[in-house]
Amino acid sequence: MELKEAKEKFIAAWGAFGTQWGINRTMAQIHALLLISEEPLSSEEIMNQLNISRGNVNMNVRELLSWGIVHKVLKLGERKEFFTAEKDIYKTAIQIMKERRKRELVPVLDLLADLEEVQIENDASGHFKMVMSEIYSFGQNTNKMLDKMVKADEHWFTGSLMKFLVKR
Amino acid sequence: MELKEAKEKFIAAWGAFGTQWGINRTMAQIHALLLISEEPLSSEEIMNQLNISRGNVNMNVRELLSWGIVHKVLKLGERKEFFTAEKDIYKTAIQIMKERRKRELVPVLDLLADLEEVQIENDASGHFKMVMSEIYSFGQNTNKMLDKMVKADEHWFTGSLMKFLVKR
DNA sequence: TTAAACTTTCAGAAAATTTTGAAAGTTTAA
DNA sequence: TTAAACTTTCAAAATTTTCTGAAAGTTTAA
Repeated sequence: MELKEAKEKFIAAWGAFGTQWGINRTMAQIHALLLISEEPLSSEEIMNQLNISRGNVNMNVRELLSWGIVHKVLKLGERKEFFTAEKDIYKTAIQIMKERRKRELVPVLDLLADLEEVQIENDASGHFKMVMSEIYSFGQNTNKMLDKMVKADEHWFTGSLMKFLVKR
Repeated sequence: MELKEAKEKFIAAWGAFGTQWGINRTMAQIHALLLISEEPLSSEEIMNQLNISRGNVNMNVRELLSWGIVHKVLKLGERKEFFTAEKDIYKTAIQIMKERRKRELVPVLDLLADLEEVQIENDASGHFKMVMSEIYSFGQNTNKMLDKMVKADEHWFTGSLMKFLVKR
């Protein structure tokens, strides 16, 4: 396989997977492109390589920055901003966990805490409370687990946690 | 808070979260409704409670069945099919992990295995191969980890794994 | 059989999301 | 200053996803 062909395959596939993972195609493609680009790229270069508009690049790069998996790079003597993806895949994974925890898990826990205040009126509300409290306690455990993972040193994944999980 | 109000809040919220989790609103709402319904519900009842069409119910219930987190229930002496959600939230979580592993992780690993076959032509392809192999090895580790989780007894989450993750 | 009860399908409509590109805004060099 | 280089915004257009509901298909009881 040629390098160019392989790169194109990777970008296309990462984009398609992205939509399954709940992020949009272009955002995933930009991420893929930056991952395989050794040097940081400018908006212009991203536009050209992926054949997308300036606005689209701007919007999705900002989103990737907000996820903390793409960084802004300033080159000496250049006006333009350049962008590069975090190349350490473990750091990237941790960063994504962190963000998803914040954006998705925490709001669910807040909701469940609220809903547990429902009055027990009859058997039906007994069932409801039980479901809420099961989900809540599961969510709290997951939350704690993610917290440990995120706070652990950056090589937790290859360290004792990974050994515990994989080797036993 | 009234039970009815709390139920509506839960269904609405679960639906909204669902879209963030990468599944569609209605599918998540049906799941929420079935979770808090003590008795299995028919398509008719789901239609009425969520104000959605017959086709929509059929499609999304089938999807939930294919995820293995909703089950078909036949009542003696009834023609209709009824549906109920898996109430054990740990089982549900494991089932979702299993499916996501199959649908999302395995295809990525297959792709990466392919792409690692790219020829080393120059420094640029060296970088590409390195990124591919890092992602591949991360994916394999994740895969093994999920495999252990899925194969562990159904209370892994509250058992030694959870203790290891949370208590240390 | 047959017809009522129920489930599935799917083309078109509706809704939601994503993308474009031109205009407005900002920064910097001279 | 100012004007070129660059970034951001956002309304409208394009695309994708989801939903509807009527028609077709299937199952069951009698």
